Amino acid sequence: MASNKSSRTAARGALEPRRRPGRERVAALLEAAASVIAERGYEAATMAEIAARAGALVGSLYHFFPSKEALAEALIERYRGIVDAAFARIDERAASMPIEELADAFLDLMVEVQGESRAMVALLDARAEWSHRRQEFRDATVERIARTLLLRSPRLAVDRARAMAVLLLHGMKTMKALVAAGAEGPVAELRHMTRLYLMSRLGDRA
Amino acid sequence: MASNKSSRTAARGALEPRRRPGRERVAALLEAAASVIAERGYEAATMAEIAARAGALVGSLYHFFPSKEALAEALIERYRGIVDAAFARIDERAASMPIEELADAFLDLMVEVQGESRAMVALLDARAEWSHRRQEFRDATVERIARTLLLRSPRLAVDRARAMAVLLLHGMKTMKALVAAGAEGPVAELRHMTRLYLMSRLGDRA
Amino acid sequence: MASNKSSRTAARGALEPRRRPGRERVAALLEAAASVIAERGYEAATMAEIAARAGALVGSLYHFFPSKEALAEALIERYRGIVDAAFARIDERAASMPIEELADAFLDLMVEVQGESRAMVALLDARAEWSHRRQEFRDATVERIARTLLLRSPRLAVDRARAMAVLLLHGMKTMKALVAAGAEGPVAELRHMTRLYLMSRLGDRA
Amino acid sequence: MASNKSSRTAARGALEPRRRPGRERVAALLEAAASVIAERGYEAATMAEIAARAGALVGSLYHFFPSKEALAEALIERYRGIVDAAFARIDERAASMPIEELADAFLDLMVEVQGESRAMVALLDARAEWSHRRQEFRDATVERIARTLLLRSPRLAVDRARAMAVLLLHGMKTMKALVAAGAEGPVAELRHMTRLYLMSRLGDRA
DNA sequence: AATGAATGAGATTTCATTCAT
DNA sequence: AATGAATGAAATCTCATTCAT
Repeated sequence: MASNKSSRTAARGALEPRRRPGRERVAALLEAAASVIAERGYEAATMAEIAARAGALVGSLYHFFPSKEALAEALIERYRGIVDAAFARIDERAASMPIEELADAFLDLMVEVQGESRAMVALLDARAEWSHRRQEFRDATVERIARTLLLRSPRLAVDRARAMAVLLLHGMKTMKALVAAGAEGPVAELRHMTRLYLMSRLGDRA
Repeated sequence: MASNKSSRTAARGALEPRRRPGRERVAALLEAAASVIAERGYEAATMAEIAARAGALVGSLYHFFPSKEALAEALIERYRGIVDAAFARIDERAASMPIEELADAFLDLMVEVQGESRAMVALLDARAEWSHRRQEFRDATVERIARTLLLRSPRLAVDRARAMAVLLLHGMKTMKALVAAGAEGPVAELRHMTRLYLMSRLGDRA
Repeated sequence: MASNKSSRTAARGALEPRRRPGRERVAALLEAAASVIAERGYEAATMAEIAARAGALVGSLYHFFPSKEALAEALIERYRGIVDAAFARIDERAASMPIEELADAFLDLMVEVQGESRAMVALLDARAEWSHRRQEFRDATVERIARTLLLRSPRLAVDRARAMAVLLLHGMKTMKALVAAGAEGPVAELRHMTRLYLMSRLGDRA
Repeated sequence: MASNKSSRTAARGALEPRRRPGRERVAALLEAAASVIAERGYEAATMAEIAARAGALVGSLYHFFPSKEALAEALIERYRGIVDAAFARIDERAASMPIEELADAFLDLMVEVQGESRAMVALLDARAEWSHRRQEFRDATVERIARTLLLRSPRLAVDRARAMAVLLLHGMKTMKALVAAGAEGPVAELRHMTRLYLMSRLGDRA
């Protein structure tokens, strides 16, 4: 009986495994999901391939993640943690850092979380209308960037900080794409542009 | 991702009809394709929906475009023309224009071609591994932007111009997305950043 | 790309075939659907088996009926016609018929439409919460029965006629089940009970 | 309908736990099974949901009931007891009761066992080809009804009593459905019809 | 006794493409 | 040129049951 549209299970989120083998399995599944989604994009990634890459069967994948959406959300949750940690590291030095370094710190963030970030961008780019959660993640990330900006320049208007954050997030995604494509020239230009921009907005004389 | 059978015919490009009724049909089909792809993205757009929106049937669609990819190529061809024309208009005034205006001219280009540009971005964003032609289109667009830059600042190194063009193309796509989302604050920031950047690179003291 | 939950096509009803081969195919598919659903019930009937029994492939089945629900609705539409016709035949003679015959006419109606009726009962019995249309069909059938009752006994209160119709519909389904099970004794009892009941409610001395 | 592997264990019936905690667990599981089956029907009820509703896990469920069918049988066993007791209560007064009251007693039986009866009907309705045991239950219930009829009217032919019992069982299920739907008019009609019928068959002049 | 992860066949649905008419 | 039916592989998701711990 595979018809149940109004499924009972599909509504809940990811299952939290109680035993060790389960936790390992879940880790492997998330790893596999990240890599397949990074390679193919969210839409084109198939549950079968994800399961196979984790050495599991679809049934197992669905045991822990009741839908493809739930899997994406679990990944996003993980990214949220990673991103928060990365910004926390920037925050520690944000007040004392030269603006040029701050610009680089933003751009390099995506490169640092290397293995993860391609899937993260893929998820970030997936159409907003398909998932509330993805939109939330984008919003939360923007808010997180704005927080760092305000930490560095408390006099900044909050709206301005948010607008800048939106732009910087785009810049970070661009960075990711350029690095992935091995485009060194454009990467250097992006660094230059971002520095100019931040200096103009955060610089002491601005 | 359906069966992808033998595909003998799929190699040839789009058919160019000689007679009027045919040309009108083709125009309607392209229009429909642009609108469906804009709404759903290239992958998610289905040939059936495209045909339906043009008041035609799949058979008709395949009569003129032997494959989905061929249809995309025809659209791209059309965009190539549109983009060329738009840059030609910029070129006319590029030499005499203040740099700030040039920056705006770039960013507004995507907004001007409004109806077309969403599908255009969808096509532009397609992953390289999925389509040679789409990659070509991106490259050609980059080249076109670089040409305009060189026209304005003949002393610019060609490599530098290309790197800048890549970045500007990203900026134009960002602009499109921000305008579509109605994000006025970020749009203003993007204009500011792009001006700073172009002034730094094309300014007389650069 | 099989994911599209919010499908575009699944919303519409059954497709009306334009060409003869299509019409024949659709007839065969409906025939097959009726027979499989009759055998297994709606839930347990699979689209694959229905298609196979019509000598078609699932794809073909979905070409004409965009979902299992749509297929069920098409069958119901057909039954609506059959039931209406059967009641129309009863109506012609209802005024002049002895009440005993009227009772038999009701009960035999399900037996007459033999080939169809098992699937019809299966559909009628499918849980109401699963389909608005199935509920509608049941309501319409009740209304149809009530109409015949009122034709025979115009002095009957409408509410009473409806309540009786609900009961008679249950009786007709019981009849179908008993005939299918070959239970002759109970069939005779059902006829007796239904006659008593109708005589009591419609009889001139009632 | 899943894999149905080798099923070595599925042949044995339900395990009867000797210790208290086990008995409580079993009671909770049966309770849960009844409620889920009542809500969704036998086919659509899943072992996982039944277990979850009892605060248990599938493993636990399978510990006591080696298969879904065994679970159904255990429920049926319980219903057999309930039904027997209910008829025993009727039997006590059957000889002296007016026929009208007897008719009501039959019909109200399903309403009295309220909480249980929905799952019971679901189990009673299962198709013969799907389950031997469920068929047996129906037969036993028919036999039980016939016994009560014979108690009341010893002169009744046994075959006639059985045929009547089949019909009365249908009537009881109809009653259940009508009460659940809150259809008061039809309930009154059903009472009327059943009284007429029993008076005709059991009445002193019959 | 209890747990909960694993299994895998099978269900519904989608869609690019072909082809006879 | 146009039509629209046919194809069938592939995707997502379900679930009864098993079994190591």
